[in-house]
Amino acid sequence: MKLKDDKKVIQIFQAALKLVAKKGLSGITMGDISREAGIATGTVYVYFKGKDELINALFAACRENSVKVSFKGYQPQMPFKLAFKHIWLNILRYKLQNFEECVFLEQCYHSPFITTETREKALQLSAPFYELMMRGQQEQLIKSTDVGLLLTFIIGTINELVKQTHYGGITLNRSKINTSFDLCWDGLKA
Amino acid sequence: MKLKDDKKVIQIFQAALKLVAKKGLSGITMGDISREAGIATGTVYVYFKGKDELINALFAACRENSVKVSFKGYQPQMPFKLAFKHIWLNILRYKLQNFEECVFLEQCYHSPFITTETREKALQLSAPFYELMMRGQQEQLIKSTDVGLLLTFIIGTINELVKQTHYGGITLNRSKINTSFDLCWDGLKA
Amino acid sequence: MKLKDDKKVIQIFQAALKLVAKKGLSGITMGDISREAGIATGTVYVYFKGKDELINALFAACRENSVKVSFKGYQPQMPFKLAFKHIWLNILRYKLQNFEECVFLEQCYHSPFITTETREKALQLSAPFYELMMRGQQEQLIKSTDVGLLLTFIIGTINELVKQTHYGGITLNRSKINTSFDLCWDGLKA
Amino acid sequence: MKLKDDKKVIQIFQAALKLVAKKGLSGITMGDISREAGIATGTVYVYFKGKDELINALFAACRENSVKVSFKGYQPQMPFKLAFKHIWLNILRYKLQNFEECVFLEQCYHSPFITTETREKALQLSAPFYELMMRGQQEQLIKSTDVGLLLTFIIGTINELVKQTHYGGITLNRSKINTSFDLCWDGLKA
DNA sequence: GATGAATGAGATTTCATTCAT
DNA sequence: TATGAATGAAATCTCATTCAT
Repeated sequence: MKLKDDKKVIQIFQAALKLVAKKGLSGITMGDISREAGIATGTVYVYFKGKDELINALFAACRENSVKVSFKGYQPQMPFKLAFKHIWLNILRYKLQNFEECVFLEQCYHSPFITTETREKALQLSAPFYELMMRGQQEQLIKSTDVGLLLTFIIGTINELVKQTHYGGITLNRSKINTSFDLCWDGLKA
Repeated sequence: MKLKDDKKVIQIFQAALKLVAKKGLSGITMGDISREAGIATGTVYVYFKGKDELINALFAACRENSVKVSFKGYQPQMPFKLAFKHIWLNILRYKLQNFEECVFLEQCYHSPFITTETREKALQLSAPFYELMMRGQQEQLIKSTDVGLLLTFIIGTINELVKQTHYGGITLNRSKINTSFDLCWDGLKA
Repeated sequence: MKLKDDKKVIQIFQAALKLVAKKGLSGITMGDISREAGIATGTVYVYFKGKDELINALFAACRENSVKVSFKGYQPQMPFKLAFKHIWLNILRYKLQNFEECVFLEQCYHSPFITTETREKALQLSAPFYELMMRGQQEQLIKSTDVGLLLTFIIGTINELVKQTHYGGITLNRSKINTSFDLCWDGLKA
Repeated sequence: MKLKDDKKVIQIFQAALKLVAKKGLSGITMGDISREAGIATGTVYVYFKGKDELINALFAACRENSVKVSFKGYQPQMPFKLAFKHIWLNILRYKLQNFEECVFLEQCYHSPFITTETREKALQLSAPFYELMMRGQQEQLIKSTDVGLLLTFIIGTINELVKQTHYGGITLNRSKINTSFDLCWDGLKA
């Protein structure tokens, strides 16, 4: 990926995200992406060696962004439940506001585009979440079971909530958000 | 006279599921499917008008199957928590054992293949789950909040658990299954 | 071509003619023909070795029929102009009433289906027309020029008339038919 | 930057015409056309959305060309018979020299390719011919009957003449051309 | 003989990528 | 670098023909 024009990379990424959310990973072509991005097909190849590289780069960027956003404003000295809710809301907000990224990440999971290398790098980014949960366990506020299980539980909850919200199954408001958090917290708490 | 062979449809479905799980919805071709199913490419078109129709039909079949299996062995006279756990385990077992179907359903959601008609039919199949939750609320065993929210919570939990299990993040055993159920139930209970 | 069921051959021929008139020679398939004929695809192959043979057989049948019909009621002792008009009307009537056959014959002319053998046999059937024109020349009623040229002139006239009639460019009636004949006769007469 | 090349369209058209004349409309494939045109199959799709569009565009182009050529050198102040013969010869020459176009136009008439829209546009191009005949009628040189009928007579004559010439039934020379014109004119004249 | 499902070669079309400008 | 026409391999789909019943 050359660095001639960062704006173009962003245009390409946004075009790809928009199209994947609309038509799925299986439904997009390089032509679609370039058209949506407002540039020529050939130009995409100036920035990415090919479709695979583009998808992998976008996957990595989304993954990174999602983690960064999740911990925004997190202060380790905050009481645990407050900190947890802060992050929980960060994640929820991120997923709602960047739904396209979430869809993309999910679609990528089973695609032949993502290399194992990309996949592993993504996994490593989960470390801060593990640490957070372990802190909660040390403070005996949440169940002392397998941390992976707990994280799975939390993420699954949020994911489905976001999905249902976007597909109109649920209309979120402040009250429902709090209820959802309570469902999650009541499940977790020791 | 040769008659249309129901077994062929099943062969085609299974081939498609296997390939989607392995290579993603974007990675399968009609050629792949027919080869995997052990029939000629043209034969697939005897049973389905085209790729779209095939995918939609498979989607509907999977969706139907998942609901049918979930309620297997459910007796309305069972005490609620028992009944709920029975179904919860049914769903978990189904998703673990038919992971390919789950991946397929998920991949389809954002694909250009699934028509709104198919999507709506799928939605209607959720009715029994809504009824179950409402029973739990009437018996004042679970939180009296939006049922859609509760279902979302439950399904999200299971989905992520299955996903993590399959990708090696988690190695499930009886104890972890029970823990996961407890996380879910503790969240739900009134 | 086996002789098990003459009715089937006729059904197949009529189906083919109807479809060629509607969709052109390039637009018909063996499947279309059998469906239109109300029989199974495989059955067509009981009567014809393949598509080529079917088309060639139909071509020959149409060609033969057209000649036979043209001379119906022709009495050599009739005065020439009367005889000529009789045949001219026969041809016109035939082409109007069997428009599908005409379209078919015309479409076949440039198709790769018709073998040179079939083509030559068709040519031989023109002999009676040549003889008729030569009689007119002997009686010094029509121009004594190349007979092929005269026939070409006559047939071309009728063909285009039929075509225009069928495509709505012209609405034929007795008066217009007579006018058309006059155009032709005035051109021919010595 | 490479720009769309008008020459390519012409190459494609010529390739298609050549092949239709040789193998009929039913015998040509996009592959054949691109090969004959000396370009890649995919390139044809840069210029035409599909086979249908290609055929329709070629049909329109031929139709337009035929009319334009017919009136080449026509001066309204020429005496009618001279003008008429001039145009008659133009048409004959055009059809002889562009036999491929004629075959193509004829084959298209009953094909499923030509849309009604294309067909109607073609019809409108006949207007100048109608005007010419009406002039002849006003000058009382030709029969005052339905103009459509007269045109049909003229075109039919030429068409069949060209066809027979190409299929070896007739070997044209200056004398035969004049004879043919006389056949036509004697038929028309008042 | 009649049927229509099955076949696979071949047709149409798409699309990632290259290349000339 | 930017462009978009050109490419051709591969995908989707069609269809003449065969074959099992």
